[in-house]
Amino acid sequence: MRKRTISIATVAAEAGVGVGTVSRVLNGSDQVSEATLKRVLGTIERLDYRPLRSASSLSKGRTDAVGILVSVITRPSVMARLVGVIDVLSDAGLDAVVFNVDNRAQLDRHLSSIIDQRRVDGIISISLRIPKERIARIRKLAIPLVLVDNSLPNLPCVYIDDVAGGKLATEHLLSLGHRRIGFIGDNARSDLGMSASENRYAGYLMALEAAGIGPDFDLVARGPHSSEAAAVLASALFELGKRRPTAIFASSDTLAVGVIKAAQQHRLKIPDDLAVIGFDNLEVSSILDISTVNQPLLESGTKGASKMVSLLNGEIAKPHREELVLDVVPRGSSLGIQRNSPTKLYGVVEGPKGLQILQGGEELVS
Amino acid sequence: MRKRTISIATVAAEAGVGVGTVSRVLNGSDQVSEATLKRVLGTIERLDYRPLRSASSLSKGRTDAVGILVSVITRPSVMARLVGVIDVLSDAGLDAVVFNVDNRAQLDRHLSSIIDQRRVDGIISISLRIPKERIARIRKLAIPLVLVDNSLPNLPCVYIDDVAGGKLATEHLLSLGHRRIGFIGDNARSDLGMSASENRYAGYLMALEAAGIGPDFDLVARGPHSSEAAAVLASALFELGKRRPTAIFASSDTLAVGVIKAAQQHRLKIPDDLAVIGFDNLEVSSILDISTVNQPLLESGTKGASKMVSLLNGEIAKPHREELVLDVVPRGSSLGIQRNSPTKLYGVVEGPKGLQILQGGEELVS
DNA sequence: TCATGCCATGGAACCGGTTCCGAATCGGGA
DNA sequence: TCCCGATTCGGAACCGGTTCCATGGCATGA
Repeated sequence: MRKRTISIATVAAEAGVGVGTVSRVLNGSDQVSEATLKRVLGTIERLDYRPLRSASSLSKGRTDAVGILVSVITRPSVMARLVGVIDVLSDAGLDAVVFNVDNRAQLDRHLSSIIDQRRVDGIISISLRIPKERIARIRKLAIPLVLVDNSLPNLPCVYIDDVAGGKLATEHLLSLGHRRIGFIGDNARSDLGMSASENRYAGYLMALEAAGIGPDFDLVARGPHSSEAAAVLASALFELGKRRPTAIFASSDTLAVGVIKAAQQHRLKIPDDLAVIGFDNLEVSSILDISTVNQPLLESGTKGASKMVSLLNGEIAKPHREELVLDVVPRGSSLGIQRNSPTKLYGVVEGPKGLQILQGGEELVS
Repeated sequence: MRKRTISIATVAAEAGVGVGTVSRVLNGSDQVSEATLKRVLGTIERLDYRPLRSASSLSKGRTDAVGILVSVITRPSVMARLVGVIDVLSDAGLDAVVFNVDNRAQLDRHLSSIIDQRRVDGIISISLRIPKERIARIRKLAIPLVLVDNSLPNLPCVYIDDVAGGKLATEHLLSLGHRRIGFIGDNARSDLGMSASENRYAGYLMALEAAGIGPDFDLVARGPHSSEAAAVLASALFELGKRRPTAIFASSDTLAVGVIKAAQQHRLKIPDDLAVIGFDNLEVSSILDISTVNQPLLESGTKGASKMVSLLNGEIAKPHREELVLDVVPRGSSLGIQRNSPTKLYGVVEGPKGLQILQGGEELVS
């Protein structure tokens, strides 16, 4: 027992070579002869040596980690993006350091610690707007920054057009003959720049206006991002009696679920008495047969992370700014047509202890 | 322009002190006189100097980061735990490095890279079982390891008794007079050690046996963890005709949603024709009025992370092993009693552009 | 006045890799 | 045989902090 920790020097001594050579072996340099390569690798194996991350970070000047700024992770839509980001980073050998942001002060704190201490090589912001002065600083330090579900000029980003999405949803309801269309959305989180709901609302207004319908603020309601809140707001709209909406556009599927629930409690038949469309195409909207606007959530994460990987490799992010496509997914909550049973997607077999759907089928579920 | 990066040496020179003194200032040592403290702080401020994380990691021998191993993040239950973990770590000034694990090989790869390269100071495993040989290695290297939603002897962990939970759920249905009780669960992921569903199944069998009811494997079904799959499986059970179950215990709320949906398609009235109970008490079960077994998800994360923080501070994790309590939340899907409208939780007010629930109300939603 | 001791401080050594420069070795052509 | 260039290699310097030890100054007590 000579030394506590085995370092690169230990390996070098043991293998009878210099530390430089060991380092070259570790980094796959081709400046090493076959014979010494084998010998060094053997020694590494024998000593069970692994280079220390923080040491190589220091001398290389990079951390091989990427910071991910994200808010309200619990929302399924945010989650999906996050998973996309993490998976791509992980495949590229980069650590994903997640920072959960609840308010503006926290955002600032995290940003300054991330940026100043250089604890990560790059930053991916999911849905959050980074304050201008921070962006300036990030630029000056040449730290790559990628925006997911967000867009700013001259920055690599992956985003959707929420205004267009809101229009699509509203047009869908208009095309079904609805004239009194309500809107239920989030409270704006302007401090964090999360404005998807408000943008979708803007699209809603535009679609109405294009159809020659003026805004009726009695049909508009906003609250926290939860089904419960949406149910309460929807109930309030239903109590307008004759003036109640015949259709509702909920700015997310989570809210749409609440609307559906409230409608059931008010004995409104869907879609005859009330048509509903949501946004995001979450799994819950599929199972509850809710019409929605599909956006590629996971893809926004993977594409954003891919851009980051490119940037860190010194390449240019291929499509620098990328807008993902949206499309309406009409389902029973607006059309009323019973959609096909999902049975065919799965093969149910008899197992030894009950029915069974084989795991492979899991891939069929998005 | 003298030096590219401002290091501790720059600050020392500029302030006319030694590097040691600057370091002491940075680390809040009390071995510094008031006068020099002020001077050094002033210089730091003026130069806008921040210590480099990787350099201090190297010399301190720790990274101030914690690795989080987690699988299928997209499940709301996993999500909630993860958020709890991240928030507590963040408050303690620790980075949360998230590793998403899809299969056994990936788990091994991540573990070896985490452990060998010492890229983190501690490891928190959410729901995943760490292979024995890895545990041995982790122990030998004295890397703190905390298990969340998992339990192993002699390791700090936060867990629930899934078997007892399965019993609770089944007993609830038995107490309502049901005798033909079905079970719908996940496919076991034995490779990752995610056995919650199977444990709940064991509890289900125990409760039945205690009630003098033998197992009927025709009423048991397993599939992927999705509402869609659960709907398919439930449909299959409903087609048993007279022999169909009058109640179903779904091993998670996500599956329960699928069961409810399938029941509606089969024109079964809930709970008269079919009673349903789920597990986890997710938000969706509340809005859809599904009975469930509540487990403190967020809390499991915060408690686990707190243990980690203690361990990293050299303290002993207070309750070394901690079992969280479960309780049945009876709702309409089994009792049939219309639960109170959630209206009272929220104050709806008239805003300038539509109805409004003030953001403060968000706290009322779990 | 001098010894004692504490406190503040400077700075060398160190953490464990990477990199670059100079040296050694080797092969091939003249 | 000698020279030249290419290839391989050793190791010092370096990355930017932390820590420990030696030193100097000051106050206290005898």
